[in-house]
Amino acid sequence: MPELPEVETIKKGLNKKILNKKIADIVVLKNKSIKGNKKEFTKTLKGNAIKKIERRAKLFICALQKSDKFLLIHLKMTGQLVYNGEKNKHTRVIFKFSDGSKLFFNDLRLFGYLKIVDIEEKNKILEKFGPEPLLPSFTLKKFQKILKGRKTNIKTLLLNQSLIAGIGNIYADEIVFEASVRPDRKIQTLEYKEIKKIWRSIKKVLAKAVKQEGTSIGDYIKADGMEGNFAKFLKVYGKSGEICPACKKEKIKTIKIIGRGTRFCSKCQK
DNA sequence: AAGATTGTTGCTTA
DNA sequence: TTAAGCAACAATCT
Repeated sequence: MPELPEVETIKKGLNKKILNKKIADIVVLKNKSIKGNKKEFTKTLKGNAIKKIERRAKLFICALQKSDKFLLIHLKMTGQLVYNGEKNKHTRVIFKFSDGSKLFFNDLRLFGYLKIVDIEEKNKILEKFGPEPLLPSFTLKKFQKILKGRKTNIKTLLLNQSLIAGIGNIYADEIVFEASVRPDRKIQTLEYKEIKKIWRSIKKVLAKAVKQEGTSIGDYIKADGMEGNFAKFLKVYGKSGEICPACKKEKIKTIKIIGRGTRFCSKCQK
């Protein structure tokens, strides 16, 4: 499940490898993986090169050398971008560069996509996202403002990309555990102290996950095909039924919040 | 063999 | 008008 730290890691990896390499050919093995006009997709990319890759929320934004348009890539749940790997049965798109190297877009469940957009469409998509939580401009004050008047629970809020960008199911669970707050706590019942702790935990958990290059549970791998290291720091995600690493007494419970599996310790999180 | 897995969209409801 | 909640999408694993 690529979330902010995973997308950030892949972005860094690709920026070291594929910038300004001429795309000699582009092979689309699965039409569904291309959103929008397929002909425009191939036409825009063939003979072109990616000038710079940026990240916003969980989305890659690739600026192109010979076009004002942009290539957007979303990995959704099972997408991978692997440089110089090998084609497999889940490979959907292959970028062939003129130096002989290749970039593979693999996506087992076919939810991810690649899409060419103009600058207007790009801006329209990007303006829907909430603030980037790791930027210094994401202050406690800003977070308080986002919470103000909300009737939902804290996990639902953390997952809402239009309120805060980049948090998914893994890090939402880890953040509220770190903050000792139950994932189903209603926003309106949170005290200032708890809000501050959640805000700090957002920064702390995401920054550490970026440093450890993401969580390789399921399908996520880095651009070089290697795994990220954050899985060994997980405290609740994937730990259902195990003893809580903090209190060492209570078992980690699983509940459902907006249809998502949600793990927490009922002793440590209030 | 049904149910769980999850990011986002789009719809319905309040 | 806006927010909240949920089904749908897809393929695999348990």
